[in-house]
Amino acid sequence: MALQNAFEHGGETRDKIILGKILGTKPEFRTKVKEIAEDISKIVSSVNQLSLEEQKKEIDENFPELLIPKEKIIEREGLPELKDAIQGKVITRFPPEPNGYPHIGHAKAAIINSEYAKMYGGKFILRMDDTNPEAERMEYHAAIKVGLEWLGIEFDTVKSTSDDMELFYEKAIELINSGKAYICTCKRENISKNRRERKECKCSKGDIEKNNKNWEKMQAKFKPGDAIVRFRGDMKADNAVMRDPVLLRIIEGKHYTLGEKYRIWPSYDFAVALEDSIDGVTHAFRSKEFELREELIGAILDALDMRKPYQGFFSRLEFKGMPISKRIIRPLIEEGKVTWYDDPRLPTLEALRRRGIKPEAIRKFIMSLGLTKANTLAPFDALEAFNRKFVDPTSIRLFMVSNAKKLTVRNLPMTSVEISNHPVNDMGKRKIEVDGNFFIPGEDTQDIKEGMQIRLLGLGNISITKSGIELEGEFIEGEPTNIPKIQWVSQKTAHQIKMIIPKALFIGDKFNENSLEELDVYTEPHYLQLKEGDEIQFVRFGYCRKDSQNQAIFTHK
RNA sequence: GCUCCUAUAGUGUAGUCCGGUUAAGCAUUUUGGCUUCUCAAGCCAAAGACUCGGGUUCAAAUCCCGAUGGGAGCACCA
Repeated sequence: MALQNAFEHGGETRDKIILGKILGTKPEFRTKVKEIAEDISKIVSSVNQLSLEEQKKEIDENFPELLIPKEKIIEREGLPELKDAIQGKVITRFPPEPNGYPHIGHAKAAIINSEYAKMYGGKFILRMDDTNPEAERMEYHAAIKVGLEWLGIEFDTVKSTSDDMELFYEKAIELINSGKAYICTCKRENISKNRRERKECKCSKGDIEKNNKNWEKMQAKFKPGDAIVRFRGDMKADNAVMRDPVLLRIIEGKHYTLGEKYRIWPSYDFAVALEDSIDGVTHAFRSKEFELREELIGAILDALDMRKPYQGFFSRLEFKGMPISKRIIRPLIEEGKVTWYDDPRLPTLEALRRRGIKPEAIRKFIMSLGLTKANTLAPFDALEAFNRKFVDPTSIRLFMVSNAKKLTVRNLPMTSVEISNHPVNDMGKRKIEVDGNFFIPGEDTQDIKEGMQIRLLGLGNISITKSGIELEGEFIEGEPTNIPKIQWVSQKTAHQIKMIIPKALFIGDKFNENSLEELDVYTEPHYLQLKEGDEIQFVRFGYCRKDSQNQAIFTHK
């Protein structure tokens, strides 16, 4: 073993390492560390005296099996194994609130939960967490469903938390009657002051009968803010969430599906606890900011003697320079700094789609982040790298010219040319008509001098007879050699489009005024025949998504 | 302020629970080379990390204590 290690590390080994290796493989020696340490020391020093060649010879003669290359450690695919997970019995869920457009953060929660259900052949529930009538809207509900569908996430059940309103009431009464919840009629400021000071309020001391009476009053008489149902937690707890949190409160807004049917609504903690329990959720993964609620949810379920799911947590996901929160995005829209929630600079699913990001890439990307609780502020190019792998094999290659300069070629022997749509995959060819009048990229013309030869890609060699703002040249028979290769567009059929290049919205915490670059460029007429939404690679420029007949959005390099 | 979470290459992570079998694996990035009628993709190679300080141990990325950096919660939002 010493020999092998020495050989692998340039003819020198160390006794510490060898000792570790031996103890690692043969735990029975662990009691006799001192003795074998001495032996190892001797062996190691004798091995180290040998030259690399001598070591190799020794191995060849006596231990040839050591030369077999070590097999690579098999990398775990996908998410880490779950504790207490039984194949076929795992139920997970994704509970978004229909109060905004879905973004990459939603994608993470949905993907992690659904992947686990898939991994264990279990079930996956989509549950609209709609217990705040003031915030929910059908528009968002629909957008979330569209977003998930686009991501390719399938669910076995779709429901809304508000489907179970009667249950919340039933359980609330149960908690009131068992003295585990009470009705608090204190002012909001006092409640939060008492929380901070870890003091109980007088309502906490009221008897069950009074609580029941107040519960009745909550149905109609009390106004919003007059009374809440509080869980009897522990006002002295370090975890502030446990300091008698709200279970139900009065909200009179019109709910987007139930209208004005109910006026008492459960809080998040109460709703999630009960829902996960009755839905049979075995493993519930949420982002880290909910970590403190784990204890509360457990306590509520214990108080009701209901089954508890395993709760797991993962870090929030954000891209550098791309705000995720409505609080930041909304003003940008109002000020006209971004157009809408589908603006390609945003991390919403709709924006990502428009930008040309593929759902498979998002899935792979999120899986690659794992279940870490360390905050992830990923640079966008991490996603791009995944996307490129999906997009490259299927993107048609087209020529595109920006900062166009004219090139006139004499003696062109052909009137059209066929160019293949992809360098390696068979995606057919397209025919381009040529008449000697071309646009070529402005950047390329700077290096072109009179008398030199260039190659127009897929067309032929040109001898330049005049350089400058407008170039002229002459066609020359010949194979492509080591001369500058340049893409081109035929002037006669050139199609002008607007190229939108999204960049980081924020640099540091300052809005980037140059976050959207627009370029007027020429491309081939074939562009017009592509479908909206097709991914294209403009040669040497990068991957772009066709947004419309007249506009393309730059996806990434 | 109090409470909680977190810390591995430029970046994102695996490994940490159960200390040794890995002088820290993968991806991305960067750089070189091969290939190519794209500066794309593909292939090959190289570069590069355990936040710091103590402690426990024959042995610490891994366990313990402390410090520091980052994040979250302290709502009748979810």
